[in-house]
Amino acid sequence: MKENISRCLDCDHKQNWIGTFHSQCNKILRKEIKAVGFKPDFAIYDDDDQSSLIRHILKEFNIYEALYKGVASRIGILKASMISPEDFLSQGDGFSFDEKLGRVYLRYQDELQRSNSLDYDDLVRLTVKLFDENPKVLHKYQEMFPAILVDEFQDTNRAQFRLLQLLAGKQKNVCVAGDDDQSIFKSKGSDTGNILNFEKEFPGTKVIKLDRNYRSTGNILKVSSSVIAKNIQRKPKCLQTDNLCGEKVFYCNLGSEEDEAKYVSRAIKDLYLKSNYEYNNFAVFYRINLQTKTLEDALREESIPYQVIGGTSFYHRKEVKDIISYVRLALNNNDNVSLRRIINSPARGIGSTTISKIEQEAKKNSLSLFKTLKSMLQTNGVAASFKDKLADFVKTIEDFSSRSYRSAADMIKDIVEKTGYLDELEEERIQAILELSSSAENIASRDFIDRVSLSSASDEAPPAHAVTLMPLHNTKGIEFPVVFIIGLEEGTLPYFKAFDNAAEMQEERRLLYVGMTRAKQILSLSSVKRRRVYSKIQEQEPSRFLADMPKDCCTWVERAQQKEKMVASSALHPPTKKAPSFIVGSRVKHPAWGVGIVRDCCGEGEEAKVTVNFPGIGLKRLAAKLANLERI
DNA sequence: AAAACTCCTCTTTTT
DNA sequence: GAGGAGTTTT
Repeated sequence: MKENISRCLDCDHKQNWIGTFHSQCNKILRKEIKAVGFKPDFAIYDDDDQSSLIRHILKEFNIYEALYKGVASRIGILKASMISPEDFLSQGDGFSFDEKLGRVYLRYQDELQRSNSLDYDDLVRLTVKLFDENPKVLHKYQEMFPAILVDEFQDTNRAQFRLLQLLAGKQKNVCVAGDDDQSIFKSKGSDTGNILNFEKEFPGTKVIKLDRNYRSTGNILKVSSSVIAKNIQRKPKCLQTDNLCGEKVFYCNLGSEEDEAKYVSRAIKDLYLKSNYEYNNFAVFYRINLQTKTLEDALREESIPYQVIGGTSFYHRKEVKDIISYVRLALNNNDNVSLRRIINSPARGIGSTTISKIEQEAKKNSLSLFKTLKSMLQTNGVAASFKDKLADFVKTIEDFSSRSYRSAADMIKDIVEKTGYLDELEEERIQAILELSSSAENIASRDFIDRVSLSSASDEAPPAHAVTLMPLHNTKGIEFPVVFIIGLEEGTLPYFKAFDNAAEMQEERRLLYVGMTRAKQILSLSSVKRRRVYSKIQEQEPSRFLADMPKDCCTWVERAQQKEKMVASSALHPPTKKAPSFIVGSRVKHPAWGVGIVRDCCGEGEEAKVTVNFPGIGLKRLAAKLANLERI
């Protein structure tokens, strides 16, 4: 984003703050947080940390622990709406489950305070608090930002809106861009009311309707518009385009997941060989990450390069999180979640009994676990048999804290070495830690940790020569010439958890809409008759959303009989059965580029198109008739 | 406290 | 079907 903006603007982009709400707030709070009662070395808890803290509290409160997800989500929405635990408790009747929820919420905030830690919502919440309570500080930042622009405004929540209002001050020099049809994070507390109320909060707003679509073909626009039009709660709009109708939207119903994966990868291969598309012009979208597995197998089978975006992120891997927890604990000794995580990994003989003793003591004195541990050691509050182990642990952490490392990588190496973390670890996990370490070169530990918790999938560089695989949730703001959306079945898209909730069902529809509108030229949809759900094979019904698509804009294959018909490109181009006239992997000689290796070949005789990799020159796609290739 | 076993869950997720 | 978390066993 920064690069794009500095390319477009002829000014020093370093003066502009460009980033997410959370990273901007982090930047402000690292400087100013003392004013709202935290220390500047605060840790940032991600969703995993948040979950483990909530589970811990539920256990303590004797509430069925498996509820933690629902509890986390409720608390998240409360925080995003800036409702404090006290507010929430005072609304309740004192008996219902909400009462319990309120107490968990209260305890959760208390635990964060004691750990000197912030969750994502706190980053925004505390910045709002800071500005509310400190007019001078607010003024400083208002002066700093004479104008503010917010993109993807439909995904903002109440707290973020409040922050915007504060920063905008009297000048109200604000520009926001958003589309309620693309709101796919309502369940995370984002509030399209921010769009609807904008004109009220900022009187005199000039509204510009962006109803011209410059991206997609007429057919794609028509079909996707018909899908989204069925949502009840939306601002009606009518998008127009000057683009040609283009190819019809393709839909195909296939037998199994494997068929679908094969169908997608063959279609990609066909289009790649027969037209001017590069692999990075293709994207495959799906509802849930599980769906990548079959797809990856099929792509590999066809030797199509691909890159998976999203999914279980690298930073969420157990071993990576462990090491990061060490770094965090070293930077902020009060980080209880990190301490709980690593106090006995690798195993150092500190078991649950010992830990719960420390927990009890910490609760009694309302201190962090680490501080409690230290004072217990001093006052001989520990059995002699554990004392050495605990003292050892404290010493190790304090050693990490006090050392000044040249880079986060140095710190990680030291941690791994001193704790023996790699001993008895599988090769794959060792590799992950080495990768973590190399990504931490030349960056201070503090900055590294912030980057780990605040960076996003969209920060990743787009793949140079690979097909993109990503979940629909990640597709906002990007576009591809060719898009495949797979798994349009009841239960998959819409996802079954949305079945009994009208609001969530509309969100599923928006999800599909966002995905469809990423396509510039070719859009291919598919569904499957049978899908393996966990370990059972299930009969699948086609998605209800398919019924809302105008068939005159589509090529519709309800029942794919012969395999050859299942390839989308056979509808787009006449099928040519190919007998390769150049064998993949063989060597050929070109008059200008010399010797290369055939990577791909399609068509036969003079019609053949050959893809050859010439060392030092790169990939070339050649028509056999013209290229004058010599087999060697 | 470590090892073995059983159970459970299994969206998406900006940060 | 797999991986993680929790529980029981040694």
